[in-house]
Amino acid sequence: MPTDTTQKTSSKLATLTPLSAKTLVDQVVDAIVEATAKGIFLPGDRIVEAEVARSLNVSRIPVREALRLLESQGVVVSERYRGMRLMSVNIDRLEKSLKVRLALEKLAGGEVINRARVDPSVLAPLEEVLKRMHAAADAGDSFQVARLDTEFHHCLCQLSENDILVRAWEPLSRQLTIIFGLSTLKKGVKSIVAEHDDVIEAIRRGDIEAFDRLMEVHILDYSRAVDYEKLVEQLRKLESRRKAS
Amino acid sequence: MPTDTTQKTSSKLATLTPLSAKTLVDQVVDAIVEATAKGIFLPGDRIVEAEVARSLNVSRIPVREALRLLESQGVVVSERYRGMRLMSVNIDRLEKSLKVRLALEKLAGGEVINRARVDPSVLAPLEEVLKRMHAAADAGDSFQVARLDTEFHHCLCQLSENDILVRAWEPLSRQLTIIFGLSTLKKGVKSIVAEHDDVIEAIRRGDIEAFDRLMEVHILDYSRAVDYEKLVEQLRKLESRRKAS
DNA sequence: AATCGTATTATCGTATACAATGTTCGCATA
DNA sequence: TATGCGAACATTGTATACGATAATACGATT
Repeated sequence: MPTDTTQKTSSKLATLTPLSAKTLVDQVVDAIVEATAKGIFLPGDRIVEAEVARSLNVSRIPVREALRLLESQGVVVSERYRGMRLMSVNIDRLEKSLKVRLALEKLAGGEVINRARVDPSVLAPLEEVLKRMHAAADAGDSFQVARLDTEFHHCLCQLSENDILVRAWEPLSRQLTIIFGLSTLKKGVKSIVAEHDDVIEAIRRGDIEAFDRLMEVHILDYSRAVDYEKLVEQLRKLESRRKAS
Repeated sequence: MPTDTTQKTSSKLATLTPLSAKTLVDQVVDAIVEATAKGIFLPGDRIVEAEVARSLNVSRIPVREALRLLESQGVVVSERYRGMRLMSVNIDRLEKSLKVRLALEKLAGGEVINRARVDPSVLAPLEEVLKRMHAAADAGDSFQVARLDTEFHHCLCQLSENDILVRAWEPLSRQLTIIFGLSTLKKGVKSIVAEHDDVIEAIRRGDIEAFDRLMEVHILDYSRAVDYEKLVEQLRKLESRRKAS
């Protein structure tokens, strides 16, 4: 086998990327999520298996499995013989998601604080993300800031070293990505970055109370920070544009 | 539309079962979960699509989708071209699950307490479950007590009226079902039932602090209540018995 | 005898095809 | 004109079939 030779040469194996070999299903999942983030699919839209399959040049099977996976994560809802549709967005649902997310991240934060007390260097990944966030904010790249915002919280969960927590968190994150995909925030990027600074500072100090308090503001305020009217307006605009075609 | 007429007549619609019309996939999911609970599949076992399909008299497609759903819930893990295997059990994983579950149920409890303050009758479903639990304990049916235990906590989550919370909770419950499927608890059924009495009492009083404290003991103690050695022994016994056949 | 290469087999990944069901539109009728 | 019925269509649900990959067993070579 030719692969043998390549494997023999790999003395610094640890640094190599884990050789994705992603299955089609995963790719389809990513494609759908990306499409939702870009507003190609809008909340409440029907998602037709055959259409997706055609546009991705795959058969319906991987698409079906991808959709079923997303269904189990609450991203799409299915009704027998009536197809899947992207979850609908409303402020009520948003707040519920944020509450659950807050509960999980509080748990994660507690664990991370405990770990950081023993060895502060475990916070390095968080600080790295934050550094990039500052850079993005300085460059005025608000899209990138939003991406790094998500990554910051994801990182926090991962640092808790509780993979089950991470697994529970990820679907919520995906849902929020969809909700926030098109939304513009009232809050400026600077205040968002500053909030993260405060959060990591609380972790460094090992101040659980302050951490919880900050997170409550930081997360739950999202629902108030969203410019909801602008979002709805934007949705309508996209919808009418599509009707024209 | 014919549905109009049915909807008109439905004054007591709420009591009707939601007309399942379950898809094959759901049935397969249930079958697999049940099999795991009964110990037909043991943690770490491989689950071969074709085998399951044959024994359920369906094609592989529904089985695949069912397995993928379970994968997204952490019940099985898949490796490309190497099939799925039931998640492995260890005390570490158990404690992680319980921590996450505790965080979610604390959140749920807070919401329920708030609702109960306004209208105590919302607790009726919980009390109903508890009543049945008492009956089962009196009858010495420990299996039924375990089932109702799960139902109690599920009910608590549902009463929070946060469906996203419920959706995050359910996979954890499934995992624990598998872990506890064969395990015998050191704790007697009576003390388990008594703990639930205490919990609901705290909710009635609206005492969030007491609720949190009780739940911490009630949930996290599980990992200590499990007779782990006995569990391992039982697993070995089942394994050797299977080898014989 | 041990190790490597190769063929076989078991199993998964995907595609195509058909069956079952819901939706929609047109038509007849009151 | 409004309502009820039915057929054509669209879409999902499931089955069968084939290709791709990894695990395994066996023989060749050192």
